[in-house]
Amino acid sequence: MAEAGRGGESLLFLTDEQVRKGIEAMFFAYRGFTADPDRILEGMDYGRAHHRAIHFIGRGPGGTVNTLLSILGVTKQSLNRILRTLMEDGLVEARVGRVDRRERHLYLTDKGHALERQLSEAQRARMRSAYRAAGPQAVAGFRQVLEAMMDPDMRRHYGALKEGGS
Amino acid sequence: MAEAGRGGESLLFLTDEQVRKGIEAMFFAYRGFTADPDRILEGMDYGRAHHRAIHFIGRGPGGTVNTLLSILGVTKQSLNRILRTLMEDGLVEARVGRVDRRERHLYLTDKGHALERQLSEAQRARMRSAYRAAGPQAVAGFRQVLEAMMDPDMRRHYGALKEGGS
DNA sequence: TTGGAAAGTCAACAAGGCTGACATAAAATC
DNA sequence: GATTTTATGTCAGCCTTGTTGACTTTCCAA
Repeated sequence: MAEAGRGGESLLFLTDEQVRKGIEAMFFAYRGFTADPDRILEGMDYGRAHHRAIHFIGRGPGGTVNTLLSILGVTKQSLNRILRTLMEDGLVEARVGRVDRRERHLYLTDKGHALERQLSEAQRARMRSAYRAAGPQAVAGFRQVLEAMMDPDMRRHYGALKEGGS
Repeated sequence: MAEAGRGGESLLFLTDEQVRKGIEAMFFAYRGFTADPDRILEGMDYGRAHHRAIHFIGRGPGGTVNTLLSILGVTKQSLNRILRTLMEDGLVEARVGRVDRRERHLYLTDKGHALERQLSEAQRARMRSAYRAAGPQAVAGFRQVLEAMMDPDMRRHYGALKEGGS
């Protein structure tokens, strides 16, 4: 951890053991990553799939069903089941497209925003505390490695989500 | 990404936007992380759960069922279903404990090792390429943030998996 | 006006989580 | 020695969330 030079000459960080530890770190960390929202959602009638839908609708309001489909990487039948319950419960609203009336544009309602905020705050609290513990340089490295690990299609979606807001 | 000082004075890396990007990076990267093994396993009768069991049995040969249970964080019924198929197919072997004969100690057979290697090589290839693209410093940061993100219980398991081998 | 894309719906199925109840063997304790 | 606890396995049933396939409706565009 300390013996790796910063030039790239030292390739100790590429040993099988180092790489395996990285794999396990991903596995264990992802569990923590989802634990807080999961806890909030259990008892409600929702699960992780609802959380993901709410997150990305909140992140890109007005996106179409197809966009969401390709971000989430599931089938429309699977997404539809989730969206239906969210719309029935008044968390998500689908507005018919103005230029192309076949499209449905998705928005969170006030109630939807409230749940989004609740879930997001729990998840952000953990992420923020991990960031704070590790420091800015570590955070930059974290993001670099994760980005390099994505499939190109996913990287496209990731990059498209505005850094500055919206 | 570039304007954060390295002391810790600059807290730009803790803005909500930065933290949200981290959350999305985790989401998209995890998909890439599991994509290659998933592809290998589809068509076989196995899934992600089998992969996880094989991975950790390979990583800590001779571990008991209970140990594996707490690493994976599932119920014994769920794990048992997976273990049974792996044993029927001759990938995993359970040996009765010598000091405590209630315990079953789990080992990969040769056949099990072969599949483990195949899955692991695919996953390590992606991880290694991400590591190489990001560099040693980024890798150190990646590991720091992930470790800080884990639940304490998981961090215990993570730390127990030997860095040097076994 | 017709083809095709976007979206919704229905049905059926599978993986892999879960709970609860119960069985067995062996260890630990009284 | 009798009882309790622990480790494991197993049966049954349920839930979420993924899948495929088939079909319909809507509506833009050639």
